[in-house]
Amino acid sequence: METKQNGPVGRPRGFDADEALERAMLVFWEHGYEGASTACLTNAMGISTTSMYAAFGNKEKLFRKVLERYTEGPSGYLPRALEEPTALGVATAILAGTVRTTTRPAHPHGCLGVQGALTVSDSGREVRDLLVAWRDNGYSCVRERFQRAVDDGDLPPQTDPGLLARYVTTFAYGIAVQAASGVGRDELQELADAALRNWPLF
Amino acid sequence: METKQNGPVGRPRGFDADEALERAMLVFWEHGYEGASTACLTNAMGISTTSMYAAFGNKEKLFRKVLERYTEGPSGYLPRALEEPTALGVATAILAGTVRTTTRPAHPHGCLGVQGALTVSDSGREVRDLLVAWRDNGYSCVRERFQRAVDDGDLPPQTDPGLLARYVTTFAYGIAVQAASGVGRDELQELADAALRNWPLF
DNA sequence: CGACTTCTGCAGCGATCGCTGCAGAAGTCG
DNA sequence: CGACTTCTGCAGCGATCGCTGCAGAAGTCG
Repeated sequence: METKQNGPVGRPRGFDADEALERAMLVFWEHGYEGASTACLTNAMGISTTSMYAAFGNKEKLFRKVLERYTEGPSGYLPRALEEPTALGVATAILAGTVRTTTRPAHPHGCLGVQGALTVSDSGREVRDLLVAWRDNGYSCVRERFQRAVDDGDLPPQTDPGLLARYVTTFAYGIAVQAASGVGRDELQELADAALRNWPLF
Repeated sequence: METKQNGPVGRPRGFDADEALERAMLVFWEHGYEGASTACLTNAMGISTTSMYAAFGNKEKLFRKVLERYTEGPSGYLPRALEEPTALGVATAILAGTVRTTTRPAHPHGCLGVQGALTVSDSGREVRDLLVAWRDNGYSCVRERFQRAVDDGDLPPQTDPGLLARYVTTFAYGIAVQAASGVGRDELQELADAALRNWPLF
């Protein structure tokens, strides 16, 4: 005989953790890890600091959760781009995705993975390193995709996949900085188009 | 009859303001405006907080002084690059200067003008805007230089100088982010070379 | 119902933030 | 010398930082 056993024990949460995480993401995105105070975060999340700490652990763990969300949400264009059939298609999709994500009207401008913790105080070093690793992971995925394109004959055999991946990611970071500075979407997309003319580049 | 009148009145400073400014620059460069606490700054400068405030006013004014120093020092390659005889020479010198300055061994990696205040808390907005204006000024100088190159016939008449200037500055910002992430000088210089192949680009 | 578990609101922790008042040191000037 | 000016060291300001203890609220379970 099974007893009814739906909800978890204890007092249920008075807020939607997913929605709260989304709002925290927007705050970290705009102000960066250290520029976003716990007061600013919890205020935007609509919960007390106690609830935030009970649900997410601490500020750094909250940021890690936010980064996961960002990776699968706003930054989800990257894995999709890698599935494009040609290397040029991959590069085009990456830059177009970067432009769109870094200049979305109702969102903070720029890229969380770049501006989230580019410089930090001593106490923020781990988060800075986390984003360094995040960017490095993105670079590696692109490089491996271009390596495959070389192997498949899609790119000329003398192509250096690492160099080409550096080119695309460097340009994406530059676009992110421009977007954070207020440069408009149309101009950046025009720029992205121009950056990929003369393909294969080198 | 003139009386001897060399030194200024009052107790003389017990430190070299120029040397102190240089050390403050390195701290802001590495940690950013908000990541560099007054304690961290004055400790590096080798003076008390009182002396720092007496000499420079406050933290924001200190940063402005530091930015001036950075502009004339580490970032001095930009005005020199603009004096190159050809547009390609200008672009080449800008990217080479960026690579060198953002990867200097005994200096913080990256660019103060980019990572100094890309994201800030509410109280840092003015400094963020200052760096946005700083980057925008750099862009404008490059655009005007390329416009001149078009007028002189050095660049094809259909060239968009603004777009080309965006290309170069965007790439420079991207290099700055890569350098801040630990990517090495040689790889970035190779990348800069590759970015300017196929000149005129578009 | 009572036992148990988890979440919430309040109130406040110690540490650090940028910054300053004040007395005295250290110089120039007449 | 004494009057004056500026800089320095000490000590500490109010505000904010990230974070937590604790009592009670609000649910499940038998």
